[in-house]
Amino acid sequence: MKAPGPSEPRDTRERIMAAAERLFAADGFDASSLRRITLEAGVNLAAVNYHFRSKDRLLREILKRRIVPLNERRLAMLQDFREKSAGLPLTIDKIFEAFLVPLFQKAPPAFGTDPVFIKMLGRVISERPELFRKEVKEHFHPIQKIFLEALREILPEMPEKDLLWRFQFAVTLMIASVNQRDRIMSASGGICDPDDTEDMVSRLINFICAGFQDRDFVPAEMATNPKENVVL
Amino acid sequence: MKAPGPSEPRDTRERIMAAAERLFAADGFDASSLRRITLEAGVNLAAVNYHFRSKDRLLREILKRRIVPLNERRLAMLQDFREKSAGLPLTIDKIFEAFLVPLFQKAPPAFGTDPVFIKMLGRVISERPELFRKEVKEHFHPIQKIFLEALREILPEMPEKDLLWRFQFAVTLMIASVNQRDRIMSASGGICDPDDTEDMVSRLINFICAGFQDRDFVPAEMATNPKENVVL
DNA sequence: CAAAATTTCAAACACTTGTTTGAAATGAGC
DNA sequence: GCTCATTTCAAACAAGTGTTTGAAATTTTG
Repeated sequence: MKAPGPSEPRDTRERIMAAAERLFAADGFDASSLRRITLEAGVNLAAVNYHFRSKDRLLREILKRRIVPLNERRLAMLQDFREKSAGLPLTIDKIFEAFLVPLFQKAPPAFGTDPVFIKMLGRVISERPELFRKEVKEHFHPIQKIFLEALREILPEMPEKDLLWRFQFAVTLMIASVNQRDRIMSASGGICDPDDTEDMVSRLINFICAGFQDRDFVPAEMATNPKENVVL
Repeated sequence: MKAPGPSEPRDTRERIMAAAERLFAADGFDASSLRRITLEAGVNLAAVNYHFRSKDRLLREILKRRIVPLNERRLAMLQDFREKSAGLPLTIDKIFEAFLVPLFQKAPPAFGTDPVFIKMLGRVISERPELFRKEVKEHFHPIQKIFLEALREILPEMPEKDLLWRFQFAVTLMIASVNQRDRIMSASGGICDPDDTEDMVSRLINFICAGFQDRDFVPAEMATNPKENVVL
């Protein structure tokens, strides 16, 4: 007689989630059949529906388990930077570092984030946005709010709209960068190596911070790219 | 007796391509069945295999027809800016304007680019990268080379690796921005309106240009984001 | 150990997918 | 008019999908 709720993980659950995560990341959600997943996990086909009730819920379960520790680590990192800065305001670099770095960190197989997970995230976000709108609202929006507030502290004069747009660009680029590693590799003739994670993240943070600070909180009309030149 | 090669378009081909493009953009490649496509196009199911031989080739056909005029327009715009600048070197803004704006321009239904196409492009790139690696190599790499050379002219001292990485970020962000319009809308609480294309493209260009010029051609160690702080 | 709940497994189910088939309809050329 | 290639169409095909079933194996409990 066991508690039926969150229930015993046993080995099967674990192996299914690991295999599914790997395959979803590599081939996408639709393209990864339950038969391949269970084969790779070394378990019976029916085990997925027994342990997770459906393929959709399997995906949701994977998401939930990764997202929570990811966001915890982001907050911890932000807090850590706050303490180290000794009262001084944070820099934009630090804020985005706390936001980005945990995404790319290697983690123990079962918990925490993982490069495999974030690649999966990128794929599934564009392939099946409706499947975890709920998870995004529940877990990503609160975190986003916290980081936006941190940015707002440093950039009190930037119009809300600019702040939000630039943050959206940052998030979009962050997700897509993971997703498109292969493309980057081949498009650059092999010179850019997306597997050198540290280098890539560092460059990514620089790029984002620069874009974010562009003509800070200054009205648009005197920029290097005046509107009337954008013929559209 | 008709020429069998490129063959008469007739109406059917056109309607299939239009419907497919629309559905691929909205739901992705795998999720758009030939039955839905042909239903929406008002043609028989077998027409796809008759006119295009397979679903994959249908996609390739759509790609080919859009990409060529898109790149022509990019080059024309770049050339236009060159002529208008009267011998002066181009600005980064102008280069990226010529690179980005044609992607977002509304075009006549059959030819040219179209917001629907570029959304489709974004989706399929992440869903089925292998399906048009060939097309990317054939049509995107040459264009990329030209724009990289234009950038190189203005930034002769920037290390090759930096130039390439930043350009890859720009391309990645460009593609993903189209793909993730819905997410941007909801994540910003409705404040950012991705349907205001002109505003979005203008902001995108600003963001990219700023990121691109970040601590220009200067060795990495003295930036605002020193490497030793990126704990990874 | 025996009883009961949990987990595994092979098989089948109902359904959708892209593709093929072969006959009917349509068009053009003479 | 007839002929012949092109195009359409309903039907079927083979293969793959997520899911369900019900009995066997296993583990937990008393």
